[in-house]
Amino acid sequence: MSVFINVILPLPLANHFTYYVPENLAENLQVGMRVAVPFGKTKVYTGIIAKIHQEAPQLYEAKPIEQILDEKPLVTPNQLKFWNWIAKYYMCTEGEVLKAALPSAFLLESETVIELNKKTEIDEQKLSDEELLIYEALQNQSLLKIQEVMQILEKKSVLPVINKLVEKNAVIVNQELNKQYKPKLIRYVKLASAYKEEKKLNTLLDELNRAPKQRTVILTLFSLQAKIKKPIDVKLLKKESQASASTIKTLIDKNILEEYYIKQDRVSFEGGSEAGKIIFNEFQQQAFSEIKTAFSTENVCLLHGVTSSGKTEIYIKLIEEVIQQGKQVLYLLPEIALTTQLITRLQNYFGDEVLVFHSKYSINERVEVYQHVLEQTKGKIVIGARSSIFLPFQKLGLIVVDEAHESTFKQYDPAPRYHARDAAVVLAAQFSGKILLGSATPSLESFFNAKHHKYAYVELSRRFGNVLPPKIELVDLKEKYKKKKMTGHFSDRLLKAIEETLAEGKQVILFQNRRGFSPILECLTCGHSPQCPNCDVSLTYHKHNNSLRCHYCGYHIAMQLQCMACGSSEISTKGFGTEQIETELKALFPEKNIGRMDLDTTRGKYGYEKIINKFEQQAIDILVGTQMLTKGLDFRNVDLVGVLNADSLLNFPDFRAHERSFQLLQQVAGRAGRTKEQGTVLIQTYNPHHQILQQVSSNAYEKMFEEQLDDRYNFKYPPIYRLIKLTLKGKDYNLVNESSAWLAKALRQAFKENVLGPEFPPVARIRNEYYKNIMVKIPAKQSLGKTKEFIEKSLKTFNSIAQFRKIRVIANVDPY
DNA sequence: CGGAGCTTTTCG
DNA sequence: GAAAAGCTCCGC
Repeated sequence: MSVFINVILPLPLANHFTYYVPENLAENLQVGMRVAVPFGKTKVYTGIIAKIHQEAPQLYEAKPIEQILDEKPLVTPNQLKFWNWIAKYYMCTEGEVLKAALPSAFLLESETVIELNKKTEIDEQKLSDEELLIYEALQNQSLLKIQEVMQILEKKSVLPVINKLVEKNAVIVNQELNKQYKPKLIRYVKLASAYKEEKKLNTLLDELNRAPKQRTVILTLFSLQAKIKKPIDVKLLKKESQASASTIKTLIDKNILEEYYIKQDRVSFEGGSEAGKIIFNEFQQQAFSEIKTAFSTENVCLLHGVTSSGKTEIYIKLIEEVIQQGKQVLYLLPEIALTTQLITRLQNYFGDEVLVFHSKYSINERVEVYQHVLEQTKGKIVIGARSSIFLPFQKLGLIVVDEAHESTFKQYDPAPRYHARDAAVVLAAQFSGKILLGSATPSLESFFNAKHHKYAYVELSRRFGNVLPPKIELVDLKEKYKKKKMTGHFSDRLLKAIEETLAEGKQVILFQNRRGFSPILECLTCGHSPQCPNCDVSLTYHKHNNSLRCHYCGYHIAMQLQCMACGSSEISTKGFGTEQIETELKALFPEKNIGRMDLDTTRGKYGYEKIINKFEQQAIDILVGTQMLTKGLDFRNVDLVGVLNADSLLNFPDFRAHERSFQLLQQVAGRAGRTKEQGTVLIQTYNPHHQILQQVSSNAYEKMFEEQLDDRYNFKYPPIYRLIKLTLKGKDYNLVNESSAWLAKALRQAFKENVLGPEFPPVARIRNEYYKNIMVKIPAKQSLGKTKEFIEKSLKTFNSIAQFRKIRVIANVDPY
């Protein structure tokens, strides 16, 4: 009987694809294995088997698969179920989920490349100009991708040119499989077995008397073996014997040493597990038992604990209990909160059981984490960023979502546009596991769910060691400017506080929610500021390379000294960022060390850690940074936190702006005075009477919640209503307008006044494409499934209109 | 009439 | 999403 399989391909296609499995391959076939399948005339993709059956398709003849890539399933049935939920809920395809869920090294795909045909001599005279260009490029570079050929020729249709080159026997076309996983191999050496006998060994050493360097290597190898009694790797031998690589190579070539390779784990953790005992204070103890009681009847629990109340200890205790039952634990954190501080703490407690998974890991490291989780060989505890919800858990007992209010848990682009916190709730339910959402400032959604008894709720309101909450003071910028009490962006109040804090030997953190230096350039004569030619934004000034850049498309030009519109040389900068604050500080406190932490200074795998370590060791007195310094960092010696301008946060055009400002400012404030003394927080603002700032300074979370919820109720926003945002984009301005108007009208027939827009977003053009948004608001009693069905139906009709097909529509469920 | 450049369709 | 097929336009 013939065997067929339905395959999920890593493409934005709604269907599964059916393939025929030749008899010799059909034997050990299981759902969840990877297969290499031909797709289209030339391409080969890696897909996942979703179903095995015997029904030959009626309408076409199934192609045979090329290869089975696994001996055991790489994807568990639970994962397939989870992918299906994500695809349905977030309105994307399972293929898109697959692409996000598997480390890319698992998804080999063929790419057409061309290379020189070395067998024939080519008369360059016979090549056309374009052909010659490619031919010459291949002299320097052995392989060219189609994309690269396009760049060289500066045009799109390159296939005819390539075909001509093939005809003339100048090049050959190949399918290259890229991104293959390679285990990390370490080179080891041992003495060849021929010299095991002592007699032979002595002869050897005598022989080597005339080659003293080689002799030293052999002797060092012996002493190392005696000392560590483990295989000796070449790197160590080289270092200890101070020999050159060629000396060792000679010994290997002479068959005196034998080399061999051992696969090394990239994700192993060095260092002992010094399980320091955790001692709870009475409040932690109480919260802990409340959580346990809650978990006996409920699956989701919200832990509302103020900063430095000791939430982490509670997590660790819970994790410990779960892994003792032999179950796995997932500890989810926003990317920027995944700090070494926290990881080392967990590793010191749980040792080798902790695995880390985040975006700065290489594709090979991710493969190893994936395999460990799948085979449960190691790592009962995974600590990771949002994409770690896709790991192949077998027995997931608990998920901890720390900083659960963070909006970065929502993936924005590309699809699947999932929210890791919400998806984690579903994931935990699949395993009948428990999930704990921890936050100092819960999102309105989570707190609302807790109030309505959808989630259990536990509060932890006392700071650890009874540290007093910081004193928060608002500084009125309007008044300070009027009275000429400002030096640059600093009020006299803030400057005095900085001086005092530094004089006491304490450290200062300054928060400015914008990176770069004086973002926008503005002409004082005509008011013109340089714009990006491809996007509707002003270019921002970057001091380090003296250039003007577009954040959206990467376009950049040199800094202008004269206005591009009127030629005036009176140009000033508008707005200010971390870089400018840093410069001002250096002038104000020349003898102090000033550090800066933002996207620009934390590039690279360890960029972030370097700055933090320096600050911890007090090599930095004042640290200026963006919101990345608000997350989960524990600095003991910080006494003062300054916010340079709170208004840019509050004035953000988004219905969550107020909630987010409150959360951010509370988090920033939490960095001050984490030990015995009471810290100070100074917030500079033009609106000291703004209700959110008042609530921040009086720590009034509940009041903020009630007020914001009122607003959300009045204006029909989450958590009262649900949202689906549809974004249309296209190169033709009029067509974007026309098509979005059509779609909005179609949706209004079903949802009436609950359709907003179409509206241009704040940046209406990016990379020469126009954008327009339509928002669908869904009342609590309206079925989410039915709503999505109707939207899908409308989109289908939309796509059947020929002229609209050039427009791409992106659906974003629960947008942030 | 044929090639170039763009749009539409298909992929199992 | 990528490549092939289909379609239109333009120059000869």
